[in-house]
Amino acid sequence: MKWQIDSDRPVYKQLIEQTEQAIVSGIFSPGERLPSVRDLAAEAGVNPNTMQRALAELERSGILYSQRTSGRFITDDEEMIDKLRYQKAEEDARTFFDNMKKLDLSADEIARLLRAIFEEDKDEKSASNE
Amino acid sequence: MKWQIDSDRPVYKQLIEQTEQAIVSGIFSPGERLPSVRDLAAEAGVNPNTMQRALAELERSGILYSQRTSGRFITDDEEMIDKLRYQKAEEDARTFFDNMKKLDLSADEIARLLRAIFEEDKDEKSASNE
DNA sequence: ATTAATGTACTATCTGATTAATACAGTAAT
DNA sequence: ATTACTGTATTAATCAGATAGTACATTAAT
Repeated sequence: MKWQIDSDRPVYKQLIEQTEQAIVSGIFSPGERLPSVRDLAAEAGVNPNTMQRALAELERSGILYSQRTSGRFITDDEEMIDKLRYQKAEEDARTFFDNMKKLDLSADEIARLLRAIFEEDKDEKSASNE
Repeated sequence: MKWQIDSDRPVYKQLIEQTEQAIVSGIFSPGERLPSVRDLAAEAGVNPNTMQRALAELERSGILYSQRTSGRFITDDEEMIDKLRYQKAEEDARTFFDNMKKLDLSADEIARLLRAIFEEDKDEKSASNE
């Protein structure tokens, strides 16, 4: 998995978010074993302590669990994962909608904007496919 | 103007964002004089230095200018303000769209989600109006 | 039994952001 | 001239987050 860490926000929070995203988007499968803390930290280019902190929080939320010496695993509970996925989508949508309200964009303007971005994305895809 | 500062991200960046938002959404009008650094800082509940830092950055971008002793003002350039408004909307929309892609939501699912939130918002409005 | 890998814990240090407390320079109003 | 308000600058202290380095206990593999 590839990590995108910037210096705008606490690194451990970015690690939490991106790990959650990797889980809900299927980059990590239910029940799958994760690389070790040290390996993950090296992969992400952060200190092992920081990665440990992020993983510990993900455990508290139940999406991960660790077995003392054999490693750390994604939960088997697929329903929990799907719930998380929808919860994140809803959160993102609400944030987006709030932002648009603050910028005084009408529903029409929002729709037009999104459509433009959607088309643009389709074009990129078809361009890279040939 | 009301400020919403949390501890998730650098305060001065939140001040920049919220000031920009206040400008593009018309809470501050073109050419209008801002309260003094000290007053704004008190209003937002932050240290004057932090507010000063945020305002200084907004000046570098041209959206504000200060007159040494008479105060600080919003730019008169309405086109610049409108450009900023659209730029922020586009940025938000792109971020939202990227998030949705990462969560593997289809265009239909995105549309359904937004519609739901939009309806919910309409309901809140009409409820508070009577 | 030994080795290597795991998660976990601890302490010290460093850095950036924030706060705090002043101070200075310019100008408008009196 | 004096007063009161501007923006601006400086220095020190504080705090959270991140890093660095090391250590320990447990278990699977050899």
